[in-house]
Amino acid sequence: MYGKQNWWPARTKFEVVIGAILTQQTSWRNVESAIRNLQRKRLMTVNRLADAPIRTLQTCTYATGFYRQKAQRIRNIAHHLLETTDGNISLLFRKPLEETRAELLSLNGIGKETADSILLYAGNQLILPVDAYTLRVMARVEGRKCSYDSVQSYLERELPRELEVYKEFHALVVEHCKKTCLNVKPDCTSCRVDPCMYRADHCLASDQGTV
DNA sequence: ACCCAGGTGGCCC
DNA sequence: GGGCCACATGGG
Repeated sequence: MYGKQNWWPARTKFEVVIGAILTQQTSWRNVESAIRNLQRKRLMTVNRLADAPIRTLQTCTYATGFYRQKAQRIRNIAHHLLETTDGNISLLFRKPLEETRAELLSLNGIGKETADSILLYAGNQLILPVDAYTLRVMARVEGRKCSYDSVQSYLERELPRELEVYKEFHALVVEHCKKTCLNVKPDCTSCRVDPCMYRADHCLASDQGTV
């Protein structure tokens, strides 16, 4: 229905990291303006961002909301990358996936979804990010709330273990939910997708209750 | 005047 | 390990 999404929409790996922070609980439209602001000021590099005045970063990221937190966090992350990889982002992913994930999770402002998005889209690591949309859809399927870890392990077990599949799957869940709003309003009539597609009772039958 | 957006961290029990 | 809250602007 939606075609190839070609995620993540970013020019560089570093831009993936910054975008992942800025899009937290924030529409991508607003993130785009913030990214443009940073680019215009030539701050979209590890070195330049690490040196930038916090006030400048706040101005650039203002439209994304939580701008005080986010300005501080992207600056901290730039500092970390500067110290650990000398600004060469690719070096962030030289370690085993689990070690890199733990390193990312230790940074303020990077939780599971952000860490996994960075690993997949910037590091080309085979790991599937689970966002709020995915959790809601799976909760609809299951009839109860689902945890990040359980949904992730379920989907990674069922999906083909291919980078492109993971990248497109996550992108398509987001694209689909944005277009339909079905995940938010169960009885939404303006959506073009049959709500029944979320009620398939066979989807997780083989999952033995882990989701 | 609401509700929601490609979450996270801190606190509580 | 789960529930609640602050963080904050912009669009519908």
